[in-house]
Amino acid sequence: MIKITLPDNSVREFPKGSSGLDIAKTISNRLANDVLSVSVNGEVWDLTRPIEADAAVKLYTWDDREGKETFWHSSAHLMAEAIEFFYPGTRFGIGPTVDTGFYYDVDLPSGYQLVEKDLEKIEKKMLELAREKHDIVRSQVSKAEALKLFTEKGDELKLELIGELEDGTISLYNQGGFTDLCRGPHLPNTSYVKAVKLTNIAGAYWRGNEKNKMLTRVYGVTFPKQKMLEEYLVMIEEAKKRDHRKLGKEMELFTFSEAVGQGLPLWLPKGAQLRAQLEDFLRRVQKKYGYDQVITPHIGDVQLYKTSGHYEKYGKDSFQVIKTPAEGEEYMLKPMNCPHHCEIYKSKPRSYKDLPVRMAEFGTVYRYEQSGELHGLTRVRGFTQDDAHLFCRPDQLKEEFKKVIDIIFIIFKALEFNDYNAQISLRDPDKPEKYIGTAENWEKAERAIIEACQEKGLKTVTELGEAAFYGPKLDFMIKDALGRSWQLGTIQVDYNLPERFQLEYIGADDKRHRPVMIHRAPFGSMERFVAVLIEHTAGKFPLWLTPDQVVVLPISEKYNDYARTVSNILNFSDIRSVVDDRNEKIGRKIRDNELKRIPYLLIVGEKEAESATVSVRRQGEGDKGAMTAQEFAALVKEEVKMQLTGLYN
RNA sequence: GCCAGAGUAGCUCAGGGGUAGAGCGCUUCCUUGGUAAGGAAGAGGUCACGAGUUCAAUUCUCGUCUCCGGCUCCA
Repeated sequence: MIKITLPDNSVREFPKGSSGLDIAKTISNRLANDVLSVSVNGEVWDLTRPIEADAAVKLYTWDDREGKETFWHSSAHLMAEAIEFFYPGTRFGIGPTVDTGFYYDVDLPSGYQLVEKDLEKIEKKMLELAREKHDIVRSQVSKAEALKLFTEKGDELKLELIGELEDGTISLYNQGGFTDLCRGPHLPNTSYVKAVKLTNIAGAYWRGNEKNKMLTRVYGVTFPKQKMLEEYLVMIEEAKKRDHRKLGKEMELFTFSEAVGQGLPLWLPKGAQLRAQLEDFLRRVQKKYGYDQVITPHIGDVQLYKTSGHYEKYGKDSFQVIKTPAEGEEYMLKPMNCPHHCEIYKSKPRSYKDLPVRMAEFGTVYRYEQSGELHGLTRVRGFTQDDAHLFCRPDQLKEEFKKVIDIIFIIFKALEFNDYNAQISLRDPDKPEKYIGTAENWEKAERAIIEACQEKGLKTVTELGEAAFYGPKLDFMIKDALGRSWQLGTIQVDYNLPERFQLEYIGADDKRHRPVMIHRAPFGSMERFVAVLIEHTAGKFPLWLTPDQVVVLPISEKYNDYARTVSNILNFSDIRSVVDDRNEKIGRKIRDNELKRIPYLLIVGEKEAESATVSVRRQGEGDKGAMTAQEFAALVKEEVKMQLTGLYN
């Protein structure tokens, strides 16, 4: 007998060689039906794999990430089997799970190509294979055996993978006629898969390297119940409705023009209003935190970027240098604001008493992003950073860093971004050539970030090799409507630029010292932030932020003048209002303006004109009764005040 | 930049070798209304751009541009 410890710390005895499934059966039939995989001493195993010694065991179902992963991983194999059925000789790369589903990278026999309409037949075949209820069987093999098997299959991709594995750690999984190299774990058999949707086909470089062959990546998702697939598809449709590119057009916030150029957004009046509102908000927050606004030009002498190191790193992939009529004179569109801010720092001698110096600028920068990478407002070639650079003494670094985290918290709170990830990006220790600066400075900078996050109690994940080339950073990532992650706020510690620009301050000891620099952009960029904000709110911006706060709807054209009077009163009190004076019935005006997501609708007709009032209707809520324009203005101002209370006042 | 798909009216889309259609929007007229779509008439298109095939191309072929889904990249 072996002792099995369950998550509630209860210990039960089972015969040696019992499996996770055996354990589940003793708990309940329901659990035995639902369980998908099992963790044995922290390692996720197949449900049917015998447990030979005492162990801590946890059973995973669809509700656990581990359970879903097992399910989707087996689904990837099922898809591979179906693809092999239609295209014998296909070579298989890797087939991992992703956030929603799985993919498999495949290399079809020459002459074959997968197109969208092939997916349907593969889906059908997958369901057919699933219904046949093939057991999924694990076997442990030697490296030589594995190499032999895949040499016979002619699958060079798998051979390359096996070549890198250690002998004795190699396992295969077989189901029906299909065998794949795989660490597992997997479902007991294929019949668990009840619903299949192959979502799209894309190209992907073998092993993520653009020098390698392009494989065909097939994405899919599967479910244990047909109903779950239906719900998932509805969810995707709903998400598409929130897409900022769609809503941006619909709400007339921004547009693009081929004549202007790729990735160069044009902000329409309402979008510009929204942006101005966001900038104003951030300016106030930053003022409270002791920042000074500066303004710098959109271009700079090439030498400036040679000093900063950006020219060497990105020069050939940037918008190219701007020549002037003068011989040898060269400028660049600025790809970032830091070099300009360093020059402002240098414009006069600084004392230790002056530090920290906090310089903020809504700085527009231009980066020649790869054409295939451009995406709505989230990835563009000309954008405005809510940038600031803090120059501080080494002893002030951590405190300053923590204050920047506070600012980001304020912003996320104001806009109700509760679901974000914080990521610490460090250098890749194996690739020192990718970075500038001394190991010692990197060490100091990385430690400062890690400690500041700990002291703020911020839950973070750490990624090696994701740092900027001049320093480590802390990024805040938010997901868009379709679950794609975008980096918003970023904070970076930099010991390198101060050195390159020879920045100094005079210390209490009357000697010259080098300040430390913090780069930070809580929004990331105005463009990306607005994009994520649109998807987050589905276009229903909070009252304080939304471009049109109020629309006045005259009942008939006879009351247009009164409506304009009301609107003027509101605009005079700093409330953004418009009048819908179209020759339409009131029902129509209400409908159209509700759909435009304007928070307050004021209906004015004979009654209101006579009593000098407005009938208030709140978007999505309906009639709120009558009051004077002044009373309504006070109500709006109070609501705005409530929304912003404690954020910067 | 790479792989795959797409581009028809301001928007959403249908059509298809004989130079185009719907709904919404827009303009004008009728209507002057009370809390989610009143009625009528009208304007608006080099069918992304450039070549080729053809008696004839918006339709077929090739190229270019842009957009979409991924990959790579992201100071």
